[in-house]
Amino acid sequence: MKIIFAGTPANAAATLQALLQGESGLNEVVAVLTRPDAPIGRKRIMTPSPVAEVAEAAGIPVIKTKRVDPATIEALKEFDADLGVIVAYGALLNADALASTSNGWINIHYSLLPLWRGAAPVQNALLHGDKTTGVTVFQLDEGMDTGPIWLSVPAEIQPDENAGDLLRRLTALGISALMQVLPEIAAGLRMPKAQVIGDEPLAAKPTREAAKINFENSALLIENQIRAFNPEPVAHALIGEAEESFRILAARALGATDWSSLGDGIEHRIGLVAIQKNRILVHCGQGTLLELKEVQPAGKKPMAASDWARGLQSEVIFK
RNA sequence: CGCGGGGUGGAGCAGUUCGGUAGCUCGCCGGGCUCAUAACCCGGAGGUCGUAGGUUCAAAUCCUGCCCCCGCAA
Repeated sequence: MKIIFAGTPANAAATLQALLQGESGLNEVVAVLTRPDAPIGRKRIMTPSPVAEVAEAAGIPVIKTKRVDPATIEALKEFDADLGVIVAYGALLNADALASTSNGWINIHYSLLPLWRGAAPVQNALLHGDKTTGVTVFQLDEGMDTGPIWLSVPAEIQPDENAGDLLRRLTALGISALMQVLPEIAAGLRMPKAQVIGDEPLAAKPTREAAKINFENSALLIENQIRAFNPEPVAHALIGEAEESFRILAARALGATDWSSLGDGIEHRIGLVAIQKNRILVHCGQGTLLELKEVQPAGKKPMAASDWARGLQSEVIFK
């Protein structure tokens, strides 16, 4: 089949790479659609998307646009492709765009649809403490991840996994699912199965505000937040008089303590950092403790929480 | 020229205001104590203080240029 691939970030690039390596004459990527080069970092250097890099290295025609407008759709039709494959492209395709290939477009989505339809399925699964997630390959329709399903593959979420770890695993899983589905579509012997959509919440992209840690919450909730938001946008607290951002990259929730049983000398103060042997603990809501594992003070590189604590001069309370 | 923080043995920090012997908490190596230990005690190695100049009797510290890392904002 002649395939048009659409995608933007690193996991999409990995999928494209796999598609290229697995071509074997059956499938051929004839064009790639990705978002335009964007300014990256403090220096605002214009950088092509990871997908664009892979496509250009492979000598495949690349269309860079953030809107799939009529002109783009015409360009896509020129390739006379059999199927479109889309992974985290960053824009919705309308009916005309979906009709730009003879078999339409399929999407790799990183959850078990209809759960967590939307932009950020991995973050939301972790944020809500899900134990299981997976990948779904489905046929795109005009809705937000509402199309009929070709294949769902479940995956257990590991207790210490963050969003970056999980996405990497799901990307690999998505690639194998895609490889399984492509021949089926080519053969045309099977139809995808319609989703039964209930009142599942959508997986909205987390805002920076959502990444701000409130230590009034229980440690478990905060741990989920930290895992969900690493590597983006990274959970953070405020520290010191300047209220500088203090990023927490990894942490583990400990069980609740009955503080009243410990006597008068020990108090539970929300946000207080307590150093106990080589464990760095923060007092959280409902009497819980959060053990910090990896942190990043403003202006510093990420470091082990124990290293950070070694250099502390005085008591620290997070706000 | 968007705002800001930083570069000091392997790690995290102090020392810079006001120039004068390289400090703290760890790690590492060796020895001791111990049934044992991430605990404790003794000893040791390891640093051109990012870099290039300048001022000075003397620079981690003062002046100038440059390099690199990071947070915020976008």
